[in-house]
This record gives sequence, C-alpha cells and structure tokens, in this order.
Amino acid sequence: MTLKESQKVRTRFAPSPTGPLHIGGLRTALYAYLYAKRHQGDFLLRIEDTDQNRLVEGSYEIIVESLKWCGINLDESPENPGKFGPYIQSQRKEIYQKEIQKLLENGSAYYAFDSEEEIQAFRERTKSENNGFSLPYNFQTRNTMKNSLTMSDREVAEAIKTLPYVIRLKIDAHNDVSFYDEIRGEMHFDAAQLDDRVLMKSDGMPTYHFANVVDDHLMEITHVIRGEEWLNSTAHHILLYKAFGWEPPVFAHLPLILKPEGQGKLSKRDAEAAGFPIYCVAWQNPSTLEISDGYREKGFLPEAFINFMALLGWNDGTETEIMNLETLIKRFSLDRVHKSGAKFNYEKALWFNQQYILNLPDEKLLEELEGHLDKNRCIITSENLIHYVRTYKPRIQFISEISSIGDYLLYPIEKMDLETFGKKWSPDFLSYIQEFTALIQNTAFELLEEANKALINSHQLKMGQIMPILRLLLSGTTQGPSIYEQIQILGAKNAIQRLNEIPKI
RNA sequence: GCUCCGUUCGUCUAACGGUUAGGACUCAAGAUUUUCAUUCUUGCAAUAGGGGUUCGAUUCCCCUACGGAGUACCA
Repeated sequence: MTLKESQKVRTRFAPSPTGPLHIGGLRTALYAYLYAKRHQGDFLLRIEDTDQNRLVEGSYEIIVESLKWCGINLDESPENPGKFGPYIQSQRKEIYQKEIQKLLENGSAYYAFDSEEEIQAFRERTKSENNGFSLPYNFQTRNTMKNSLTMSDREVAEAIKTLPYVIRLKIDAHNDVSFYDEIRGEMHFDAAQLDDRVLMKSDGMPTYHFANVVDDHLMEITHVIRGEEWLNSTAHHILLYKAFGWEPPVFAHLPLILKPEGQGKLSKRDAEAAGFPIYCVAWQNPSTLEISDGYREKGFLPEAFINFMALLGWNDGTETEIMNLETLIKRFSLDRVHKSGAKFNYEKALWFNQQYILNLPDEKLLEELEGHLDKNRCIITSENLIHYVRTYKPRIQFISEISSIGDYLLYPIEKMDLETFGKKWSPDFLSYIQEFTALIQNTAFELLEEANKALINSHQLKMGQIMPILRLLLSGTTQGPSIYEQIQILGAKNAIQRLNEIPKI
C-alpha cells in the first residue's frame, strides 16, 4: 500500500527449525505463497535459527519436504539461494553485527549491562506498583538500570570489555507508532507501553525482532505475511525500520487456527486428542522417538489439503469451494482474509479429500494401487484392476485405502461371514447358482444384470433371498459394490470358481 | 492488570445500511441401489447482550459480556 507499484512482490516464510511444519505454519506459508504468485512475485524460505538452544535436528529437512509435498515452490531457499543469501540466519551473524553498529551510532540503540539477577530484581521491584505485573524496561524505567544511557563513556568502554551485555532499542516518549495492517486496518501503539526490546543477545546473536527486520529489508521483502502473534511486536519492527531510515514493508497478520472443541489455539495435544494429524508429513521426534502422523501419510491428497487450509480464514466471496492451487493463486487476496480465528474442522477436511479423490483420474488411483499391490497373491488380471479402481473410488476417504478396501476381490477371501451365510443359505439355491454361473460364462457383462433378474424370476426366488448369498460367495461379506461390478472385477473365471465353492455348514 | 484484536447456524463462512439472513460441512428424512459408497431432493439450525445514530442496522458508534494474542537475552 505504501510501496511503489513498480516493486516486484516478494514474500517469505520464515520458520524457526524447532520441529516439523504444522498446519498453522503451513497456512501462513500458503497465504504468503499465494499472495506472491498472485502478483507474479517471489516466495522464499528463510530459516530463523537465532535461538540455537531450541534447534531440533531434522526440522529443516522436514519443513522443506512438507512445502514440496503441498506444491508450494520456493523461488529462493537455503539450498536454492538467490542473490540475497545466506538464507539461514545463523550464517548471517556478521551482517547483524554490522547493522547494529548503525543503530548504536545514530543513538537508536544502546548497551545494557544488567545481569539476569538485576533484571529479575527489577521485575520483582516494579510488580508492587503495577497490579502484580512488572514494568517494562523502557524510557520510564531505564534510568534506574545499568546501561550506556546511565553510565559515563569511560564506564561503558570498560563494561563492554568485561561484562556480558545486550543491545536494546531505544524507544522514547514521542515514539508512538501507527501502521496499516492489510488485514486488521489502521493500528496504533503508544510509546509508553513499548519496551526497549533486546536487539542483540549477550551471546552475540540477534533476537528475532532484529534479525527479522534486517533480513526482510536486505532480502527486499515487500509483504510480511505472518501470524497474529506478531501483531504487537510490529510496533517495534516499525520503529526499527525508522531507526535505520528504511521503508517498512506491508504487514498482514493472519488469524490463528483454533482447536475444534473449546477455545484457544490449536495445539499438537488437541489434534492428537481429536484424532487428526497436526503435521503435514509424518515425523519422528529425535529425542523422544515419538512418531506423529502426517496428512500425507494419512492418505490426503495435497491438493485437497491445500484447498481446505486455504479456506480456513479466507474465501473468494463466491460459493466455490473446490479450488486447486492455480485457481487459489488467481483468486487470493489479503483483503478477504478474516480477522478472527477459525476452528479447525477435520470433518470438512475429510470431505475435501473425498471430493478430490472423486475427481482423480482413474489412472492416478491405479498407480497408487499398483504401488501397494501384493502381486504374488493378487488374483485379478491387470486389465481388470481399472474396474476395481473405478468401483472403489467413491468408497474411499483416503487414497491409501484403495489397496485394502476391496482386498477380498484382489486376493483369496480371508474372512467368510459364515454366520450370515448359515442363516440365509438353502440347498434349493444350488440349481439357480449353477445356471447363474453358466450365464456369467455366456453373457456379455452389460447384459448380465437383466439376464440374472430374469433367471431369478424363473426360479421364483426373491432378490432379498438370493442376493446376500451371491455376495457372500463372491466376497465373503454382504456389503460392498453390486455383484455385477464384483464379477466384472474378478473376471468370469474367478467369479464362477467362487460361486461354486459353497461353504459347508 | 495493561496493550492490541475479535464475536453471523454446532463448525467454516456469504450478505454497497433495505434479502423470507445465502452457501458448505455435520446431522436427520426421502429418492436411487439386493447391501455399502457415490449422486439427487428436502429438513434442522445463526446475527452475544444492552444502548444509541437512521425511515430502516448483521452492517456505523458506545457500553457490557465472552474469546484470542502480546506483555522474555523464544520465535
């Protein structure tokens, strides 16, 4: 909005590698991606690993793999760098060291030498004057602390050599900040409520706030699209841009994804309790060895998953719900993103998946089936597998189910419902069955149903009587597709063989 | 506590200040099917509460209630 029209749109996803990509992060990435692509821009991945203590091994790989599975392409990333690298913050230390000097020099930042204990004491001390909540370290309180604003130049020079220190952003009474959020609208913060946030930690690493602002500027990010949890800190970020004399990017703060029951942000616990995955792809925690399910492994189609996620907090204003990535890109806009959080609805995610499965070309499903088929045991000819796929497509919820849902047709029958068979069976059926098998042998598949109805009539049998028996003989169960579809899948030879194997009761 | 944000069917959501408040998921009933699934039809179900402004408020303003986020040398 404040940016020149000519500037190329660049958005980024900037996770910290503390675990796999969960659905909240995925949606943030998705929106940033959609926005960039909508405007023919670039989308890049930057890893924010400034807190080395929280790193979890393998996070980076799984984040990249998750994005890839979802079809979200990275124009620039650590392994595919553009001209703005490195794309991993821990490798950009010198850059931050250099940039912080500018702020120190122009007086926007200052050294603070307060020890952990002193900060703790400060908090305890100020609690009494603020309803049990400690006062912020800011222009109203910093004069009571040990920092380069309260010490002489000599003391400071000495302290820098001997004491651990942090560098804080200097915010003064006149630093009220206003900015426009693409989703929330006009925002305003009073300087008095802002703290002099730490920019550089005592270990020499930047904090999120500093690294983020520096990198977004250096990487020419035009639109910062991120979660609502950053809304309050944006005031600090704006002040940082000002301190540098840089033009801030456009900000857009996304609403949170809430737990399905009750209230609050969706957590791993909630998802597990409700029985749905929270991660895009499955993941094993390297320290606890705990394995978490993923949408990919569960049998979701990435297109369905993306479609569902996109609609959690955004819609295009029409009644269209089924939209592939390409359509989403065409229709996405930040001004139709909601302000309030959305409860996660797994039922609806399942529905999307089913819709996408229904629309899947038979060949795709066939591939999936063939990938998991036990070819040695399979009794179906490869030409007939396509019938199997067509028949079972509307009956599965997850793509992974295709190889197991009709196992009684693919392989020899393992479970025969003898109890029902015993109840329904009558030796009078034998002559009918004999004629029916002959019918199968001599009748084109398309005519079989009509012919069989006539046959049943001529034997003076009722559909409800004989059908369950045929089902049982063909598949071992009374449920499932029509017997004609089953016969088509099995092929005449298999079908006749099964019909002739009458269980002894 | 303080700061910021939010509130339409159970859920996701639509509605230039004027609609019988629309759609989707779920659920229920029905049609189709020998059964299951798909498909189709129908039904149930909402503007948090209270004040304004207005001829008229889901829509604008205020208050209350409720919910969320932030309030770290974590991101």
